[in-house]
Amino acid sequence: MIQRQRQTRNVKKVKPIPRYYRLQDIILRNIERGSLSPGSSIPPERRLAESYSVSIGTAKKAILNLVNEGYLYRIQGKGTFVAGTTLRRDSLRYYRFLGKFEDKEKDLSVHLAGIRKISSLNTVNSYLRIRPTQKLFELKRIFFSKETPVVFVVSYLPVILFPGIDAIPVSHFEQKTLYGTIEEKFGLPTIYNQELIGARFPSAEAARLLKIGKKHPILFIEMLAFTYRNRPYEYRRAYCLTDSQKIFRHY
Amino acid sequence: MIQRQRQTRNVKKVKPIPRYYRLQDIILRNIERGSLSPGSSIPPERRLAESYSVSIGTAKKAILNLVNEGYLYRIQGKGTFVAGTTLRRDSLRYYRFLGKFEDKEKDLSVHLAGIRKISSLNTVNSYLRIRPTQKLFELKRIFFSKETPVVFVVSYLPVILFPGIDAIPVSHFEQKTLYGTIEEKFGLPTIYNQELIGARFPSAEAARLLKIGKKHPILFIEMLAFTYRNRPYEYRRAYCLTDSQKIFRHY
DNA sequence: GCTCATTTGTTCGTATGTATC
DNA sequence: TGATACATACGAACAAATGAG
Repeated sequence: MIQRQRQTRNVKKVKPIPRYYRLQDIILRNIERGSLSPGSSIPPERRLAESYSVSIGTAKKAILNLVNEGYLYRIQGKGTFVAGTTLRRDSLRYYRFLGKFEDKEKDLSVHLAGIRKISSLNTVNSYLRIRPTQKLFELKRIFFSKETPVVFVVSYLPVILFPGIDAIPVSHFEQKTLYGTIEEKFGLPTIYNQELIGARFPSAEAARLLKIGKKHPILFIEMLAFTYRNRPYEYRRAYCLTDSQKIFRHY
Repeated sequence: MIQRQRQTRNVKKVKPIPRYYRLQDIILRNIERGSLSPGSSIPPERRLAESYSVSIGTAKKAILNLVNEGYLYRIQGKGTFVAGTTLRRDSLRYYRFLGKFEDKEKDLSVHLAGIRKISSLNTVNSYLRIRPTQKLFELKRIFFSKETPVVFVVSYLPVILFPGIDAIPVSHFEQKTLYGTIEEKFGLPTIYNQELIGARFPSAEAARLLKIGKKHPILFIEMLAFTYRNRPYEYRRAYCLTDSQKIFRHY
């Protein structure tokens, strides 16, 4: 987000903050605060223009900017709505697997191998920017291509942010993405991710679950998922078997 | 790019193509054709509006859309300019290396290990969508972190698209990115990339150059770089050592 | 299937402010 | 300072999509 300079006493010329930008900011803050949640509609242009004493053109510009940034979407004749995760990023279907360029994507099925509350972990708590004593949820999943396990993922989530996530039926996790669940159940949209990617040998647990030897090279991906205000909410470790299929990315 | 439906005889209602969209398309085609090259300016709003008989607001909208899509950039008081690769994508600094999240990025230096003309390679020619008989340039580079080699990259480029690339001084490749060189010398901007990522053991050559054993897991990345009109122009294989640093990505 | 109110989409034009050279 | 070009702001008019009656 662009930071505008603030008025100060000894400066003669300061770029004034445009009116469309102020309105934009007001709407955005409402979204982030949760007053407006994904799928709900915001007031029409005309009413916004009235409410904030700007012209329709200016209100439209504010809205259109937020549409461009992915926070809103509009349907002609219907209204303007708050966008959710899936609408903001078309490439958020993680772990697309292909054998070669031009191959078709391989379908994966998910098996939830367990979810439990654990005590804190130093590095994880630090990544998630929570106090070292805060408890965590540990969520283990295995992804299968046909019958063979190809990915083993361990996710860590702060208990404080996701109360009762361990009470959600297992089948739910096996039918939706974790992003979808988190957005749907807790109203936290995913804004962006960071990843560290490397190759290594599997951990003992990963080797057992992926049914490979200890000296089999695997892809190791660490990920941090962020929501509004650059706040991390999930840290994840993925162990990927990339013998007959590889991870595909498009930039 | 959005495809609009075309007028046909037996259809009653066809969505008309907006005027701003037509103008946008005209400008875009000029950029893609090379009539407008990166850094050069396009006519001011007023003149565009006049030339194409639209209002200033409509011309502005066309331009602003292209700015949003990254094809143009504007400087108040100065003009509107054609953007180049580096301006379009802030994340195109490939291979950012970090040890952990929150670490600083590690600097890499490049050594050009060789560039030569070779005969065709079946799979490569097919990926680059050129005839099986077309010759290729093969470009080998090694990236060093301090004194230790960490990445070995082999690039393949169609000879037809890059005549004389093997005559460019070696130092040039060691000071600029391949993207920069290709854009600067041949006017081909990079629009997007596709990657396949996996873990494996190194090839004999990779093991030798990276000074590792044959049973050392490495990251293997295949990449296709595309320019306008979804035309691939480079196929690349990268072998990355990810022991003390990993590849960082931000989405 | 039609009409109507609502809402967004497109287009126009004008005026004024601000940055660049 | 002035000429040029982009940025902001206003508002009007009509088109097109939606959903309800």
